[in-house]
Amino acid sequence: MARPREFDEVRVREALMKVFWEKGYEATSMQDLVDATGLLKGSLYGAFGGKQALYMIALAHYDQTRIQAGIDMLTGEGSAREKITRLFDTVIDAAKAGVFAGGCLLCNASVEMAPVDTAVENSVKSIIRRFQAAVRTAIETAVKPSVDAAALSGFIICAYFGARVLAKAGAPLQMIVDTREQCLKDLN
Amino acid sequence: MARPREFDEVRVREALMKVFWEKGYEATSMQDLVDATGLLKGSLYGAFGGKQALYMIALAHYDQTRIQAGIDMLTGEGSAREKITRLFDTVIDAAKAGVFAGGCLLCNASVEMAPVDTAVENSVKSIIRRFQAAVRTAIETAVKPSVDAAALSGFIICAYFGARVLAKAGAPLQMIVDTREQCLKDLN
DNA sequence: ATAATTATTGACTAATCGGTCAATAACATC
DNA sequence: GATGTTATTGACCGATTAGTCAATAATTAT
Repeated sequence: MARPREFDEVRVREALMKVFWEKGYEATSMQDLVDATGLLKGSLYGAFGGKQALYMIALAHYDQTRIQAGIDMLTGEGSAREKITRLFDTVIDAAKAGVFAGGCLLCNASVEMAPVDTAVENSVKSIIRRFQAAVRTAIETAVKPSVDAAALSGFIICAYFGARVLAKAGAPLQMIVDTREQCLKDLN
Repeated sequence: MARPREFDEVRVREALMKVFWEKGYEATSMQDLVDATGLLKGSLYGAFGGKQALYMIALAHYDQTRIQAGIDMLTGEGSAREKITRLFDTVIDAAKAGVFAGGCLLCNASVEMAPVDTAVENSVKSIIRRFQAAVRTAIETAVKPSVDAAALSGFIICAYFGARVLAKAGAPLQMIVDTREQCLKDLN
């Protein structure tokens, strides 16, 4: 009993995400989001809310697609070594391709928004928790019972975040390769 | 044979640095810098240049003070284990104090500015190189000859950056403690 | 068909953005 | 003390910012 929306909501969420992913929150203007989504400003406000709300939607979409894909990989088939290798190779491959400068939106949000926006902070912390749990699941059957899988998973997440930052800074990829290899050693 | 500057240049650099450190580049306005330095806009432009130039000055000042202090610690007295412990405890202590939300300006610059500003990228890469070299110097006498100190230092830098991001996100400090302990184990 | 409801549209706002500039002030040199 | 040079000042600029809103359009329920 009302006028239906004319846009594909998933497509809009994807477009919002890509802009915030690549440019960050502050460097993104509403006009950027208008251009990327094809919706007019009034529609964006009417359907989703203001800039902060759009950012939250973008972050949630990143979680549901990219992060979840990583978690699925970690909890799916394969050995722990294969999974950790893939985790870091994702970073290396993205850096090698080099076209998209976004890095990891979760990492970007951690640095830019989490310290100044409690909603983002809570979301980021929750995603990190799930991410770490997936790493733990991936490794805990592979490591000796004497090693603390929870601690090791926290360490691997930390190394992963560091790799994302180094890659974004344009640091030598060898550093990320070295990090990957060290993490693999630490699985023994 | 001209009017002398009325401000203490070091104090101004310190003030500029603190604003960019805490807020990032985009979220900082020229007015913020005017308020923090006590100089008027025209003076800032006249003495240093525009916003981007001010950011470069802030980054250089961070390098000359905070980063250099870390490098001095790493290349000074003490065992490798003590130095690596201190490196991560700096992050943990800053997070525990919790008043200043800046994290690490080098890390922030890597995420926000390096991908979109080649001057920042070059500066960041250069600082990372020096930082890694200091870590290498700190560890290479401590590790067995069979381990690659260069690779291990790259890995430790990576873990350090990750720790900075996790701390800024408000993630459990236990993750950083776990990372510290794992790095110490890897020294053996 | 009419009414009710919601989506789309684009003009509009006040505030802020980074940056400029002419006037004035303070110094060193002569 | 006059001159040359640079620093300081604050008003000013056009552009852009996030956000609003009344008018119009498109749909469903009656």
